[in-house]
Amino acid sequence: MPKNPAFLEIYRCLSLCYGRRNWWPIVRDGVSLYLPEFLARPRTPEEIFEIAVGAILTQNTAWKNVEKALAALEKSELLSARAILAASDADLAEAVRPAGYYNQKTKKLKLFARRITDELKGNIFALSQKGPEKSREWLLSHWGIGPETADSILLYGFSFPFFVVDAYTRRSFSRIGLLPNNAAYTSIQRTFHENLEFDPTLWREYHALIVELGKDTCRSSPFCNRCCLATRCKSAEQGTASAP
DNA sequence: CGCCAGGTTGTTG
DNA sequence: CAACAACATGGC
Repeated sequence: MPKNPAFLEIYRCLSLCYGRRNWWPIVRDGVSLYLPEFLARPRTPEEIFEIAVGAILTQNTAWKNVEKALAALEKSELLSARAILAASDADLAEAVRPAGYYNQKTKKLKLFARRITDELKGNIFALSQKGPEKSREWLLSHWGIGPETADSILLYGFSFPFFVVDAYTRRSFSRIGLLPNNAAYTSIQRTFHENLEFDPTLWREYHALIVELGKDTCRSSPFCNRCCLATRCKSAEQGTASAP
């Protein structure tokens, strides 16, 4: 199957529009850092664990709130499987609280830390030794980790070739006309996999750029009049979908 | 104030 | 299997 060049063209367009995102951020001293030099090397096990925690915390939640929670976890030295297991539910929940759904997320983190400890000898990096597919199955078998959370950990933590699909991806690309309206996660991901050569930096940035697009112009009520993709977007034609 | 955030799980028809 | 509720805080 020949690739649809639109996928790479849209990436280039978003890249020009929004610039480099340098995802995934790492929290240091309470601040999310987006550093290019950080992307130039593989993640450390500590960073991978933090990415996993952030990926769980950001489920249906604004990153701003996740940032507060991560900062609180950092301050309480709760950014390791060992520390999370040792902490009381109450203490962990207090740090997680700003990210919302704190009871659920506290439980997810506890269970996650428990499995990392029991099945991976406390080192999340050991997961990658299973290879991409087995790593994904391991994550998906976990209560509280669905496809987007798993793929975020796999792509941003391990550089494994899984495109991260989120609500913004579904919304924007169905508006553009490159995806059907209510496509399933797997189907959307397959479309991206089929139309983009794997390049970890490109795939990471692409997802980050789609999030930026979704927050900037392609909102639930979109601003098509100032969207950099308007000329190639089916939904923005004739300005029919422009906001008031 | 109401809507929406970088989803996932459980329940029901 | 699709549709829907539950989960919760904080920014705009």
